[in-house]
Amino acid sequence: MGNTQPVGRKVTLSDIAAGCDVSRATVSLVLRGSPLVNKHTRARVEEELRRQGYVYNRAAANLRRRTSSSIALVLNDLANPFFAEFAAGVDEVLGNAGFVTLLGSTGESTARELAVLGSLMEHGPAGIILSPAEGGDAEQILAAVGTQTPLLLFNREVGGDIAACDHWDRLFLDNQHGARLATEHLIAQGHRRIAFYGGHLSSSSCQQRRAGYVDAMRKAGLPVAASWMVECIPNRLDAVAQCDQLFADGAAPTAAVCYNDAVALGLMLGLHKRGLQPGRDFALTGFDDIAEAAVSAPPLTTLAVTPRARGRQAAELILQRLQEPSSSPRQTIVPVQLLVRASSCPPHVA
Amino acid sequence: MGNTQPVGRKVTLSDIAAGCDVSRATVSLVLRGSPLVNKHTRARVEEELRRQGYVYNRAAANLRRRTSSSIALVLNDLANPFFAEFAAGVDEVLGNAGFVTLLGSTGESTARELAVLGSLMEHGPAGIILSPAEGGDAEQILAAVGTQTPLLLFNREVGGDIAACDHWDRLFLDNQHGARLATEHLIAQGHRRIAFYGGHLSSSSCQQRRAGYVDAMRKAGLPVAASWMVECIPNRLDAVAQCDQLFADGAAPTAAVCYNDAVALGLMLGLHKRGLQPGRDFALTGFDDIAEAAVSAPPLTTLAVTPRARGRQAAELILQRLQEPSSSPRQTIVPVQLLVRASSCPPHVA
DNA sequence: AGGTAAATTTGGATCGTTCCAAATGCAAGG
DNA sequence: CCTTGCATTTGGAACGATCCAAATTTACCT
Repeated sequence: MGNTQPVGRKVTLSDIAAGCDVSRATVSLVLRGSPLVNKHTRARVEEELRRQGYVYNRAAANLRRRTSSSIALVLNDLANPFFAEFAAGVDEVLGNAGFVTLLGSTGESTARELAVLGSLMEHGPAGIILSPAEGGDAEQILAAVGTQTPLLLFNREVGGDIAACDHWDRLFLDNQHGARLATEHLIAQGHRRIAFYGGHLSSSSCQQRRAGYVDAMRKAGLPVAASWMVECIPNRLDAVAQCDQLFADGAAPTAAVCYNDAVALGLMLGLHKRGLQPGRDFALTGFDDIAEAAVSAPPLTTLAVTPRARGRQAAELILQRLQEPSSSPRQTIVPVQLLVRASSCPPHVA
Repeated sequence: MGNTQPVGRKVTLSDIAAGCDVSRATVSLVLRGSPLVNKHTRARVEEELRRQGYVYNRAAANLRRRTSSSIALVLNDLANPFFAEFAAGVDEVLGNAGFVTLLGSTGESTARELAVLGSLMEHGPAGIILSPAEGGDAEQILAAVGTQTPLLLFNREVGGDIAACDHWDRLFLDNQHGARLATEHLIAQGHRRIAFYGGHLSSSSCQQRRAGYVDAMRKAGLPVAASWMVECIPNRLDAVAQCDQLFADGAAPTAAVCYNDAVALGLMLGLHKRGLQPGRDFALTGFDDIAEAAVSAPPLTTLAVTPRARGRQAAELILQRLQEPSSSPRQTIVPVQLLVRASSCPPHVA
């Protein structure tokens, strides 16, 4: 059931109480800044606290009070700068509110996600912020976290019986609208054969982005060839590898809306390998606006999602939920902003 | 003293005990997989645990056993991909060992660092992994964490009376050797006027990298002009801003060893603004090998530090320390590897 | 059947804090 | 001097687990 470590002798309330000849209860009152204790006693106690180097044992207090001062943050991919920024935002707000962040990263494995959730639950977090791994199952997650602990779903919907989890709060990006913006931009640049490149069809964010793309294409009266919808693992490596699929048959696209920035950057490399210069011979857009997007060659047109602000927002949402545990669940969809850079050139006339 | 949240009624040991008519002690034995309990009893208890949806309260157990199952991870900049990868590596190993990661990010503020450490200490972590904020003071940190909790210092030395903290373990990159490798490489390419660009002189890693640079220059019999040592905040923005300093007087350098990749990428932009093409008119190297380095224009010659592996290593070191609390403190210096890419061209002949 | 050893089970104290009802001290008023 | 009222202080029982010594049951021998 997991490892633990003995911990050296610690100074406790009783030590302080004994040290300045008052009861434990009084020391406890001092610690919590109660107005009931006499000014003079308080000074004496505080002096003794300093003298003995007392450190508060919040676990014991939480046990007695049946409270919690931690929030679990479970991410499918911490190494992704998008989630790293998100985590920084979460921790910033939680820290200010006096909560501590219990971190869990799942490396996009649903098995590990369940294990991590189980392990974190044993520490009794007051709430959970979860960016689920791809292909996760709502009921299994629900079984792992129970119905007592509020959960905020971030970034992705989970698979399975979602109805069972309709009391979860949700914070999503406006994927569909973002992809539509990108597609409309490419159309306005003059492209007619536009692909949607990358991502897993099984992920909700990919479906939404595809939907936005299809929307825009249809609204412009443009066709969508089957070979223009290319799946790949949403990282740079596989994005390079799948590049050739775009050019497999005759009506090759002249532009692509990519699932995200990592995929777009990978596609750039793939294009180079085919002798095409992205931003001149082929136009493309990303999603996320990771730091790299501004400095790639060419700089990448993409959708800004301000992950740090999202992290702050997620933390605030979960804190609000703790305030009003029984108000109806809230779904928040945050708008994204199109950043036009050099990668989304007009079509190249050969 | 921080916020807390009430937590719903939970199923406890006693509920299970009552539910299948055994004592709390027996249930506890079952939970810990003790061989003492009868096969049949165990089955009955396990069934009841499932039935009632019991979740283990590790805080209570830790209190009684005087143990801890968490490790604090305090980082000066989570949003930096280097540290994000590091954190992912740490969490991976800690999770496998049954520990949970308490996250704290300080945003490079020493005041916040002390506050975060104080808050985390109240949760009684078994150990601490700390990448200190710049300009921190050893004695203050020591006061915040006490002498009972083992601490692993990562990446940077702290200022102040280091002697007071010589029982801390340390894990550093071989900054000096890395910078020497980069400098020697530029010299081998034919450069003679080479600058060291970026970083804060107050940070130990910057000092070490400068030392490696100076070493290599001296060994090659090359001069180091004062104007070739340019300080800047180690991010892209300030790196762009300070670029002109390199060309302030006559003997402008033809190459630069940069403090890290962010600075190098910023310098590239700055060079562009001056009409210089990095990788052709000016050579430069970075440090870290962030993802971006491989795909910048030109791709950046840099030093690979494999942050995820460092994270795993840090976690392993702290776990080892928990095994043998009193063995003598260990300082680990990990080698770095030079990755030659296009940015470190030979000198341009105009 | 009786006795002993082994296998199981169990109450009660405990970890470090908070809660609560009750006790104490103190000054003013009659 | 004795109430009364207010400001302080305080024991002891929780919280949910674990430890330990002792109690109970079961198994095995003669």
